[in-house]
Amino acid sequence: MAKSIKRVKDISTEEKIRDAAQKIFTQKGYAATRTRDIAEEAGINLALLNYYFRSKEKLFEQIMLERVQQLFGVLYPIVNDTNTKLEKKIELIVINYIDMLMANPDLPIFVLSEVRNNPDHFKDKIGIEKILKNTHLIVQLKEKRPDIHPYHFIINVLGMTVFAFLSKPIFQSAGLISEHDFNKLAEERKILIPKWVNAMLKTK
Amino acid sequence: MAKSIKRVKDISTEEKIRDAAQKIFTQKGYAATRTRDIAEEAGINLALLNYYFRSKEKLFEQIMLERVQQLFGVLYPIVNDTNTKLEKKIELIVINYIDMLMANPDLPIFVLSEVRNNPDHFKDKIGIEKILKNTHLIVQLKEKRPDIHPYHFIINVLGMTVFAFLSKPIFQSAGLISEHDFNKLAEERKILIPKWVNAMLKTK
DNA sequence: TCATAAATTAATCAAATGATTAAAAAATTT
DNA sequence: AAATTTTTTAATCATTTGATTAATTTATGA
Repeated sequence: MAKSIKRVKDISTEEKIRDAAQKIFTQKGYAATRTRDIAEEAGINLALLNYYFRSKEKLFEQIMLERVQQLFGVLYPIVNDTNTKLEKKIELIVINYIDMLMANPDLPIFVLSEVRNNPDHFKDKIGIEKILKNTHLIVQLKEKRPDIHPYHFIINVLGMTVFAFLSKPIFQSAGLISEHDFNKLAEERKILIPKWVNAMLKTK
Repeated sequence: MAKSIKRVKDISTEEKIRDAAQKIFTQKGYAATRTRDIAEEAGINLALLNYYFRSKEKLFEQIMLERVQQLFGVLYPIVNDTNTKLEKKIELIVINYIDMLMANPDLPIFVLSEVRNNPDHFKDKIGIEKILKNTHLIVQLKEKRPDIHPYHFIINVLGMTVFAFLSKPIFQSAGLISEHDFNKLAEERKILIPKWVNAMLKTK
C-alpha cells in the first residue's frame, strides 16, 4: 500500500535521516553535500534516503523550510506584539536571537548562502515579509524616528546581532578569538546591543 | 618546453578564464561551480582551463586569494594609520567599505561561506590578524573605552556595514526592497553609521 | 620559408554521485 | 502460522564532472 496509512510508529529511521541531513546540509551547503554523507551520518543504507524522501532535492527543501522558520520564527511573536514598547522589543529580539544563534551558530550563513544560490526558489517561502512589512515594530520605529527609514534600524539590530556569528569562522581561523572568549562576547552583547541601539535612536 | 618560458603575451585567454572563474565561483561557490560553467562563461574550450591552471582547485585558490585580499585590503591602510583619529578612521572604514561592497555585493557571502566550508584551509592565508591584532585602531578603541572589548566595536562597524549586503538577497527575494531603494539606503548609511558608532562609543 | 613551440580542439577516461531495482529481512495483519 | 505489507540491503545504472590525450591549428624564431 502507498505511503498514506503508515505514520504510526517508526519515526525513528526517517528522523535519523532528517537529523543527519540537517547537520550535513547546514554544515556544507546543498551542493557540497553528498547523499552518501547523509546516509553515513544517519547510519542507514543510501537507498533509504530515496525511499523516505524521494530525492536529495526534496529532502533539502524540507530541511531548508525548517531552518528558515527557525531563523525567523524567533522574531515573529516579538515584532508584532503591540503591548511591548520599542526599547523592550529590541531587548527581547537581541536576547532571544543570541540565544538561538548560540545553539545554531552556523544557521545564518547556511540560509544566506542558499538563498543567494537560488533566490527565485525562496521568493514566497521565506515569509520574512510577514515579519517586517507593516509590523508593530516598524510602526514604532517610524514614530520614534520619522526622519530615518526603519530598515536602517532593523539592519543595525540584526547586523550587530548576527554578524558576530557570521564572522566567527574567520576570526577563529585567524586565531583571534577562542571559543570561550567568543561565548563571553556573545553574552555581553545581549546587554550591550540594546543600549547601543537606544543611543542610536536618540542620535540626531 | 615546460610552462616556464611563456608568460610573454597572451594574457588574453588566461585572463578570460580568471575573470569567468571569479564571476562563477563568487556567484555559486566552489562546490556548485562546474569547470564547464567557467569554460562556457569564458568562451573557451574546457581543456584550456586545465592547460592554464592545472585543476579546478588550483584555479579556485588563486581566485579566493584575490577575493580575500579585496575584502580586507580596503581596511589595512586605514586601521594602521597613526595620523587619523578614531572618529575619522571609522568614517573612512565605512565609506570605503560601502563603496567596495556596492561594486562587489556578493563578495562577503562568498568569502564567509567558503571559509566556513574549509576553515583550516584559510588558517594562514586570510591575514585578518594583520588588520585586527594590535593595530592602531585597536589601541584607540581601548583608550576610548577601556571597559569594553574592542572587538565589540569592530563587530558593530563591520556588522552594520556588511550585513546590509549580506541580507540583501533575502530582503529582495521577499520583495521588501528594490535595487534603487537599496542603493539609496547604502548611500545614507555612509553618513549614518559613523554617527551611530560615535554615539555608541559615548554610551555608558 | 621552414622548423619548432605554444595554444586550441574534440574525443575520451575514470571517478563520483544521485537514483533505481530486485531480493531479503522484519514487522504487521488476518 | 500464514499471508501481506513495510523496511532494509547490496548491487547496479545512468549521468555528471574533473581531467587527460592525441591531433590540429596558430604563432614564433631562425
